[in-house]
Amino acid sequence: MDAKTRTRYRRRALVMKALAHPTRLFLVDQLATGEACVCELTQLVGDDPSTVSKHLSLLKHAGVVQDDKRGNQVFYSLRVPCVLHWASCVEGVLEASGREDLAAVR
Amino acid sequence: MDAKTRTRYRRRALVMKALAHPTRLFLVDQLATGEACVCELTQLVGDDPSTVSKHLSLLKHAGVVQDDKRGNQVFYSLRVPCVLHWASCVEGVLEASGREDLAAVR
DNA sequence: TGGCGATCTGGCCATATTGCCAACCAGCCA
DNA sequence: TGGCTGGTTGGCAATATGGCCAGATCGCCA
Repeated sequence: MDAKTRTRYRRRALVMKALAHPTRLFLVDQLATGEACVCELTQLVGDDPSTVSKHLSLLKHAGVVQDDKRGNQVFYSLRVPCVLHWASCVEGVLEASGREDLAAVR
Repeated sequence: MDAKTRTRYRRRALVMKALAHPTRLFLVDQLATGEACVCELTQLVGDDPSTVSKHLSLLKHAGVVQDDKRGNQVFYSLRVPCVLHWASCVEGVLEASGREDLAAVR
């Protein structure tokens, strides 16, 4: 694999990695219904505000969501809705796999 | 987020994580054209055979690929081709983002 | 200006991931 | 059986990630 190819896949992997976390997948699903401020998302997730903020920041840098500061708070929204389509495929993978196998993935 | 929801997203994240690595994305793309033995894939990737083997094993446990031992060698193939569709969406994310931003993603 | 709520950042520690080496296992064939 | 090729597994050190706390910012309002 030459350097150029490697770079291309590394970039793609960054986007995938941004979504490869339970909390971040959840955040993306929440944003599917429309924008939300960090405070709402923090409530829904149930983690420390700083933790949620970092997850959102990571998603933003990956290009998946965008933020909009409005007065006191910051509203996040999906920038690339096509990531929502992945869910059905992922479910398909899970469906095709035995649950036991999955439990053993780590 | 209740326990059941958390579990669902954790499972999805496992699948995403399996694909959130440059080498593994590359492997999946290679398998898009048909099955291949570990020796071929190792050649293409250019890493240590054990490293490639571990990546393939991870993909297998995630349910994305399947293996088929045939005589002396092992052939891997895609089990869930829908993951190939993600590439265009990922490219869309990259397209929408400034390259500079991405370089900073970590 | 002072105080307060909403976010973000830096630091820190526990845990997870990577990739290489070495050792091991499974077919195949002389 | 002995040796070879193809794969996998265990171990290890380096690096990356996740999540909480504490502290710093920013807007808003009295």
